[in-house]
Amino acid sequence: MSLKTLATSLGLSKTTVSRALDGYDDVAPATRERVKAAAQAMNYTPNPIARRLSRGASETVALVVPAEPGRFYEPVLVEMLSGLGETLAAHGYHLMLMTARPGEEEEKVYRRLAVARTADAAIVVRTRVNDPRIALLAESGFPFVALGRSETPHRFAFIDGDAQEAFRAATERFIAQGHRRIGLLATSPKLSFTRYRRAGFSAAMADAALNADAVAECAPTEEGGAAAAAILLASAPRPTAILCMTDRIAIGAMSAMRGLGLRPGVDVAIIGHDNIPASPYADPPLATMELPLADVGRGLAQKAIALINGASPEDLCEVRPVQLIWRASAGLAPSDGLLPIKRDSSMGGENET
Amino acid sequence: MSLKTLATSLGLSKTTVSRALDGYDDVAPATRERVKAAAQAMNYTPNPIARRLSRGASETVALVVPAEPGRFYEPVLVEMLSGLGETLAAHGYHLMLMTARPGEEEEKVYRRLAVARTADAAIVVRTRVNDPRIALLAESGFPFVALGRSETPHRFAFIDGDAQEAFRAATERFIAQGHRRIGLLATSPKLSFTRYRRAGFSAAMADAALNADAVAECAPTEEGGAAAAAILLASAPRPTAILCMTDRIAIGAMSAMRGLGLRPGVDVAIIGHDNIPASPYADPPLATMELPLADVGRGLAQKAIALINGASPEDLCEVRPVQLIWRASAGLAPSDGLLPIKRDSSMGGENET
DNA sequence: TCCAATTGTCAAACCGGTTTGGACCTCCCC
DNA sequence: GGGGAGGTCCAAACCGGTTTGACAATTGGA
Repeated sequence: MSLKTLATSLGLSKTTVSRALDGYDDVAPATRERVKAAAQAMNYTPNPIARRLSRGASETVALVVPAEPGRFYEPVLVEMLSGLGETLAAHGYHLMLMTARPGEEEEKVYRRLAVARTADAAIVVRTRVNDPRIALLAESGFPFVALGRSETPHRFAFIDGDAQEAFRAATERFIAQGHRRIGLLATSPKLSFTRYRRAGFSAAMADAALNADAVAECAPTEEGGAAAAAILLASAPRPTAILCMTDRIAIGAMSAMRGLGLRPGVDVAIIGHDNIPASPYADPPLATMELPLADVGRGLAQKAIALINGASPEDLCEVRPVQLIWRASAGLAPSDGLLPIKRDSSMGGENET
Repeated sequence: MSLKTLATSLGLSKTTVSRALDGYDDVAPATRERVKAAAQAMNYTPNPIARRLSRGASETVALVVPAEPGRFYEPVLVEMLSGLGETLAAHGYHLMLMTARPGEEEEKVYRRLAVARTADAAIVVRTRVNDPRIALLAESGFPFVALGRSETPHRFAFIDGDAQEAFRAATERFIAQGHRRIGLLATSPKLSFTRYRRAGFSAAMADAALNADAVAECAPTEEGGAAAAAILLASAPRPTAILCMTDRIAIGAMSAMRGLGLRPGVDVAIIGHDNIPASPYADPPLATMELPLADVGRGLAQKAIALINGASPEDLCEVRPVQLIWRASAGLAPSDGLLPIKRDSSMGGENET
């Protein structure tokens, strides 16, 4: 099953057999056929590791997932994974998964990647506003594509959803529905998507001369959403609408509302982001915003391959639109021909926290 | 940065440098220190691909995920992934992810894996009652661990949850609460866990001399659960309790109940399996069964490594307990000191579908 | 008829490590 | 002083491919 075995059994040299199988045109057609038939018969497959060594490429793309000890940080990534894996495989690349806790370990993992060239390129997810991983990879010249922008001062390839615009649009829609006191359940300000989503929210509020201070930070989980929502709903004046940075947060927040005797979508409007599978089946169905992540995965793979083939990162920056998906949890919009939820909850003085 | 460079710059041979770094004891302590210092200083890391070639091992474990074109089959697997990746990394193994649609492609992927030895071992998930992947790997002598049992006639290493027992216990509890007409929302009978879970349900029903024919098959998604639950709830006599093979199915089923004006946990008791993060935050909180998947991932990694090191598969079979998590969706249990839901819905003649 | 040009093949070098089997030196003991 | 035992170190082979450069055989043109 090694090249040499095959070659001697054919009475040819390794060179000729190798070239015959690789489709070089300096091999006689008859020989090529004979070789191919023999390879097929002997069930020969070139040893990928040997090929990688001589080619000097690992034919592998690495995905480093920031993980807390016990569990991956974001199940949402799974959908992206499928598009990514598929497209990479179609181009002959393997997908290697590495986990790293943010912190010292993370830096070690990335440094090893860049130095040892375990992979030909990397995918970086959950970009942070100031991201040491991006700085490290960019400075070492290692090809990588990020899911999400970052303010790190380097030019790099990325795909990001325009959640800023989506949050602005959702906020405007809430305002149009008559809401005046609107809250935001935000993820960590270190994550770069937090900044964009918040900016969209703040911009819309500012445009309407509304106070955008009903903001609570929370962990990106149902639990985090429930806890933070409880705080937000206890504040006065109580928000009548809440935007959540993820659907999981929103699902937790709705649970908290029920616990307080408030009906999501009736007493308090709420919208999330991600359109996770459970969202349409929540009670009430959760309004949300969607960036098709499987497509994004495919795009990341394509960009990674382009980089490996020498494309320059500047040409591989892409912001994709995020679609608003209005469902019952967000109340009924004026465009639906029904009365907007009108709840002008005493917004006279809106300077207090 | 290559071994040769490092060696010549030190005035030593490749051999000595290699052995010094690998901790062989035929290197003078002074030399070893000198070499280590130089390696550190020059930021030297052995090229992993070269090492793999000469060692004849790929230091990689493959996980082949059965995927539909657009998305991974089961987001639940993500939690398992974290434990798996972590433990593998701790032992110096990489985790390679491959996707394959069940069918021709799947066989090709597995065959390539076994022949080309792209990986040292494989993890097989979503085992089927009659699983060609297991047959293929077992026959080719490739080391692998399965998540879930299979009736394929080969001895192989696996970890499985004892969902059969959990489903039996849950069914018995429903019966103790007074339910007589109990339904089951089942996944594909090809999946091996389907068979065990159903067996547990059927056994408990048989023990109570109840008719276990209120069974509907559905896709393992919220959508599938909603559709199948609608059918089950339209049957007469209507089930007063439903077991679902996954939480996602249960969440879909609860949504269908609400659509019919039925209150989950009050009019119809319901329980799922998996304890996904959204379950405690469903309305009402979803009762479920749990197998700690991150732990299972760690276990799979350990078994895979054991196999690579020569352990025999027969010694690596493990069935882990599955814990019942009773929540409001399942109604209140007698042990809670409250009245069981008593709903002896005319179970006189229970021979009809 | 003779000299290119072309075609088909191969030996050898290379990728960057690990491992084998000595070589050389020193020390110790008889 | 001879011989065995260690302690250090290294040249060379090997892992299994790819690629380079050269060689022999054939073809084509002048």
